[in-house]
Amino acid sequence: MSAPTTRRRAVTVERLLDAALETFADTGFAAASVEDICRRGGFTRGAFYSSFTTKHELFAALMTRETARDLAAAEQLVAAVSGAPDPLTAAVDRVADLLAASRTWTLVLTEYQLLAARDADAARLLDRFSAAMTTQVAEVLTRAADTLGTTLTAPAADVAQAFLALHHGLALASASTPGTPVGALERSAFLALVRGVTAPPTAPTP
Amino acid sequence: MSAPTTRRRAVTVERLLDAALETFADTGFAAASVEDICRRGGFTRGAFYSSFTTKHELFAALMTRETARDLAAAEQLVAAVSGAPDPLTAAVDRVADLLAASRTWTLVLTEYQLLAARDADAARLLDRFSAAMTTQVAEVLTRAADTLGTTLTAPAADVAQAFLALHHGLALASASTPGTPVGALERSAFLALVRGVTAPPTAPTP
DNA sequence: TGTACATCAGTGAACGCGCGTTCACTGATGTAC
DNA sequence: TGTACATCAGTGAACGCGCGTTCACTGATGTAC
Repeated sequence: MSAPTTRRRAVTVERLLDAALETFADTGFAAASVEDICRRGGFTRGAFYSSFTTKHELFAALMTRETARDLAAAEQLVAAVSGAPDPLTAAVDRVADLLAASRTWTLVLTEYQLLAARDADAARLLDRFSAAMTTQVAEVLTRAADTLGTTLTAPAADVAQAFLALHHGLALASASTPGTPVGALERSAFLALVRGVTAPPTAPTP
Repeated sequence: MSAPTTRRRAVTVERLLDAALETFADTGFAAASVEDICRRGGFTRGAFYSSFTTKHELFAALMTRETARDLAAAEQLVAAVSGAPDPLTAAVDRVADLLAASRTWTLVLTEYQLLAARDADAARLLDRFSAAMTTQVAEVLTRAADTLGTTLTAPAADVAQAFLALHHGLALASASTPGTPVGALERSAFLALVRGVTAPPTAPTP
């Protein structure tokens, strides 16, 4: 990948990534043909091979772009939560909003998790992203707890991992059984988890 | 499918399903060729087409067989938990054990969830199984809470769904980033969730 | 129990299609004067 | 600003491979006497 040579090329790559995101969500990674992706983006197959060497590389580029967006959003969230009146609930709500993103992203991320289970390169990339995401969420939780004068009874990183796993499990379940909005369920499950890992305030904040 | 005509045929079907389970876990559903599955089972492709009409049908048969096994195990679990001294913790441990099953099953179930997101027939089958599994887990939780004299502060079915989602999220994350055993994390996340949805005993049991 | 026959499970060659990948080309983008 | 040229992005035809699916066949399993 590295830096694209031309502005035109950069635009093409973006359009191909957009097309890939939708195609992978619709069809799955293995079943999606290069031609499907290119047609959706308004190109012929040659355009693809002019910017990428393989479908795997395209998927890696897609994940890099999308997860960068997620992480940026999470970073803003850290700041937003720090001053809120009820920061833990606010944090839970905001994390839920952030993650709820879309069915498309849930499907594509899951597809990449399955790929990572079979491909060492994909596993490395996913691992890096997961670690970064866990750190961000842990940061949100820690700040929220601090503001509240509450302590977490488990390591913040563990709690964050549990949150992310719970979210992904619920999102995946609802993605595959449509007509099941899990928003309310997710929110109360998150709050229950928070309740389960917080001690009451040791001393009321002044 | 229905009842197989012959004993020999039944054996062949079982061997094909075994082979499919491993092949789907290794390669994924879309990328797995009928030939891969047959070779692994020690057959040629004709054998497959003599018992199944399509790869989708094979996957459905596989899910039916595997989920029946899971449900039977869950049923035994309901009975086992009812008499335990600390039934909630026992329930959590046993549910964890039951689900921990194997990486293989996590991958194949996830593969089917993705299929269900795109295929109405698969969605129906998965929905039926998920509902049954949720019911069983809810039953375990309810009985455990009863024995303990504790009450759940949320509908048992919701709690069960959250449990299943949390487990699946953690299992998937660890399946795609190997070297990360989540056993301990899973157990404490489960217990935190339990803590978050139980009220202290209203009256100590005699 | 043993033989003769019928059924049916699994074989393996054959087919055609769609896919990933390559490559000589054309036309668009950008540069030098 | 306008023209002439060079570079490079994207085209589309071509290739060969592997896959799903079919089908005439063989040999194993089961049945009737």
